[in-house]
Formats: sequence, structure tokens, C-alpha cells
Amino acid sequence: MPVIPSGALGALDPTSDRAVFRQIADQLREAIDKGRFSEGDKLPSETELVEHYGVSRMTVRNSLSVLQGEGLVFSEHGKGVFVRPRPPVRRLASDRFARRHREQGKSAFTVEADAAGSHPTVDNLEVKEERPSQDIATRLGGPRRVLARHRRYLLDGRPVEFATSYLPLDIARGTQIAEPNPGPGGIYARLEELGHRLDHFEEEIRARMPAPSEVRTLRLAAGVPVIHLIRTAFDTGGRAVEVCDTVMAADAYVLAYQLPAT
Amino acid sequence: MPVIPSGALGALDPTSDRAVFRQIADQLREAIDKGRFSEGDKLPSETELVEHYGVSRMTVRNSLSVLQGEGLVFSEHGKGVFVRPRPPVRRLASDRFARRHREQGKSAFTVEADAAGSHPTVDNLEVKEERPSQDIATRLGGPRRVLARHRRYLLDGRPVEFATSYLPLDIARGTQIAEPNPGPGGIYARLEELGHRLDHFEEEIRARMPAPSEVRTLRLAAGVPVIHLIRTAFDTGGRAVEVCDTVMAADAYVLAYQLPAT
DNA sequence: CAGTGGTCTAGACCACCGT
DNA sequence: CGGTGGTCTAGACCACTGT
Repeated sequence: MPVIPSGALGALDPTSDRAVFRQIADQLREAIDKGRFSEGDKLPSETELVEHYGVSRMTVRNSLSVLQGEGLVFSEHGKGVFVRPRPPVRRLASDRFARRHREQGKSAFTVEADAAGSHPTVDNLEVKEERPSQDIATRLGGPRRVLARHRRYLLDGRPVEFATSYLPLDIARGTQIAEPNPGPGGIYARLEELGHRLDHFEEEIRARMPAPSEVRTLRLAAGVPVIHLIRTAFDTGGRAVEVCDTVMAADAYVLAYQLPAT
Repeated sequence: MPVIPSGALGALDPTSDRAVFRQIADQLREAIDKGRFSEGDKLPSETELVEHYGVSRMTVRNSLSVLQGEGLVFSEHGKGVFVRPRPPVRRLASDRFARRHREQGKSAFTVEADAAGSHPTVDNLEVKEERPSQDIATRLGGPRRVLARHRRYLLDGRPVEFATSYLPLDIARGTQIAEPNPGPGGIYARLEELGHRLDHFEEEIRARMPAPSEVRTLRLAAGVPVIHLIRTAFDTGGRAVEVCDTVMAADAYVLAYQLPAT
């Protein structure tokens, strides 16, 4: 029985130079783009596509793997291949570290999540002294060892980012910053109490495909890149007092910045 | 003859639950990470890997496609599979639209490229009036039609980004902004001459896998995401006077922002 | 020309899912 | 249990590359 919605998918063009698996991928992609399959919908099964197009199963699978690589669909073993829904995105505003927010005593992540009606969680918290990578050391002015605060953030149970903050030992050792819970307002509030009044932050943003370990940590679907953000905090003396290295699931974020025109 | 560098790749673990093609991909990835294959190096051919591991060719190809999806390698028909080199990245500083740069008469792209010793080119320039998408219209305050300036940027011959600027017709129509060459300092200089003194910009950043048309336009390799940047320029009256929609090859860029701590 | 990757076939067995 | 996707085999022919 032909279970493919009538008209949803056309026929192959045998005269075309385009590879068969690409033609099939094109037709499926177009059907998704035009809403003939909606978010969460199940695509025709591999067997159905094999019958519809009269090709071998490997060819069909090749087509589907193209769409997976583009992040358009995901597969579930024993169930089917589905159109990937666009998850809700978290918007990071450029004033998210403004003192006025900090002074209300909550962390930036928690404040935003609450505002968006989501349930935030922090996970895998680990605080320890480490030897920093060359890059981190350079940004902090070259210390041999640093305090590292590792953690993972989840939104409604979904891991969306993991991050590590690095701080010079001469600033952080023995303070509340070296405790798992740094207290109200987070480590930036503690830094200011310790006399390091914050002046500005610098952020560097890259995007790339995730390493396998990042796929596991963020439970990333195929075809989802990561945003790699490195933020350095400077005090009013011009010293770099913290570097925060963050990897985010790109489908969960939009970053917003405001730039002066002057 | 075994042409695989001795010790570069190990043997399969038949007792492992991990799929054979994943084990092979893991070993190749590790060999690349550890520098046993360097940037630009050719990996062992599919035939050599088939012989080394004693598996079928499709299994080997499956392994290689995993690495391609991660952006670690690229293939050239008839030549081989190679370790993908990290291309030089272009750094976009958050002050790149500062008035002091604009007043020197060059566009932001040209100034930066020259500074980096690269040869910049602009391509596929097209200026016309259009009906804006819902999103663009909303950002500009809801005009029915806008002036659109499409173009593509190349660095040393490589396409790295394409962009479209949208401006309200009541501002741009009939001015030099509607000409292919907007003159020294670019459209922002013209906007200020027209009385729209710029106050600030807002930028929104997303990362995702490219659509097929973006792969073509930017000649993207497999496993390279794009950075999607939407910038809105506001004049001192608080009006949005331009929206620039930019898609960048993510492997060619690092974005840098400076945020106040106040 | 021989060697490379690109495409495709026609099977096979397995693990997972829901009924 | 039947249907689904996950893995793998052992071929085949092709197009592209370099010598």
C-alpha cells in the first residue's frame, strides 16, 4: 500500500546529471520546506521510499543522511525519521552581566531562564585548581595555575551549554569563589567585593561542528553546530580577572549585542 | 603493500559494542588530533583502509563520512581524502562600524582585509527595490517595499560571506545609497549626510548548518556551519534606518564584542 | 593507464519499537 | 509479532586525477 501522501513526493528525473540520492534528498527537503511535512512529522519509512522511487535501500538511506547532516531531520531507531522541530531559543542580551542585574542576587542564567518561564538547572559542578591551557593562560596574563569552575546548564532538563570559568589563584584562592556555591550575584559579585570592580567584558564568538565529547555532553542531534564563546572580564585596573569558556548548542541560542556607533 | 604509516592506526575491537565504522572513525580522528596526520595530509585511501581493517568498502566510506560531517576532512574526487586545514579567520571587532573608521572613506570590509594583508573583493552586487520578508519589515517598522543591496564578499578569491542591506524607501530612494557604489565610507556615511546620525547598532547572531543554496554561494565544505548575523542600525531619533542580513562561513570568522560592565 | 573517490545494487542480520 | 532504522557485505560501474 502506498502510504506516501499523494503529491508530496514526485518522480526521479533519469535524464538528470544529479545523483539519485540527491534528487530524493531535494524532494524531501522541498516537501519539508513547503510544509507538506511539518515539525515532528514522520517521513515515509525507508521501505516506502524504496518502493516509491524504485531504488535500493542504501540509496534512500544516503538521501536521509544528507538531510540529517543539514539538521533537517532526526531518526529514532525502530520508530522512523522525523522532521526536527525548532527548539525554543534562549536570547543572550549584551547587558546580561550589567551590575544592575547582578545586584539583584541571582545568576545571569537563572534570571533569564525564569524570565522566559523555563526551569533552569546547573549540573556537573566542579571547582578545582588546574594548569590552564596556553590560550587561557595568555588571556589571564600567564599564570601557571588557575582556579577552574566547570559546570553544565540545562533548561527544562535539556543540556544547552557547558562552561568553565578560569580565575587567577591570587584572586580566587581561599575566597567564596573557590566554593561550589559562590553566593548571591555569582562570582562577579564576589570579584567586586574583593576590590576588582569590573570595567568591561570582551567576548569572542566562533561556530563549528561539535567534537564527539561535546555531542555527548549537550546531547546534540546530528547537524547541530556549537557556538563557542570566550569571555574575558577586565577590572577597572585593566587586569583580566576571569576567562569564561562556553560551548553552547547552537539551536538553543541567539546572541544579541548592542554596539555604539561612535 | 601496506601503505598506512606504521602505528598510525590500530586494530578493531571485535568485542566492542561500538559499531565498526565508528571505531574506524575514532581511530582516524585520534590520529588527526594527535598530529599523525597533519593539515592537508592525505589519509590512507579507501582501498588501503579496507585492507587494513578487513572490512567492506561501504563501512570505510561510512567512517569517512562521519569525519566529513565533523568538518575534520574533505575529499577530492580522484585524489583522496585530506585533513582539512584551518583557514585563516577574519576577526570582526565590535568597533568596526565606529565613525572614526568610516570617516577614512573605506568600507569596513576593505579596511579590515587590507589590515590583514588579504585581497578583498565584492561580488554579485545587486541593488533594487523589493518587498521585504515579514521579519525584515518588522525590524524596519513595517514598510511595504524597501531598497535592498545584495552583495558577496571574497577574501583572496574565497567567498566568505554574503549580505543584504535593507533600507526604507523614504530614506534611500533617489540617493547615492540606491547606486551600486554608495561612495566613500559606504551607506552609513551617506545616511549620516542625509541627516540620520547613527546612534547604535543591534546585532543578533545565530549559528546553523547551511542550506544548499548557501553551500553553493559560499562554496562551503561539508561540516562547515554558517554564522547568521542580523544587524539593525538606529539613528539618534531611535528609528531603524537599515537592517543588514549577513551569512558567513563559520570557519572564516571570529566575532569579537566588547561589553560594558555597568 | 592505474588509482582514487562517487554512486548504486541486492541482499543479510540485528536491535529497537509498538501492538 | 511486524515494522522500523542500524550495520555490514561483496560486488558493480562510473568520473575524475595523475603519470
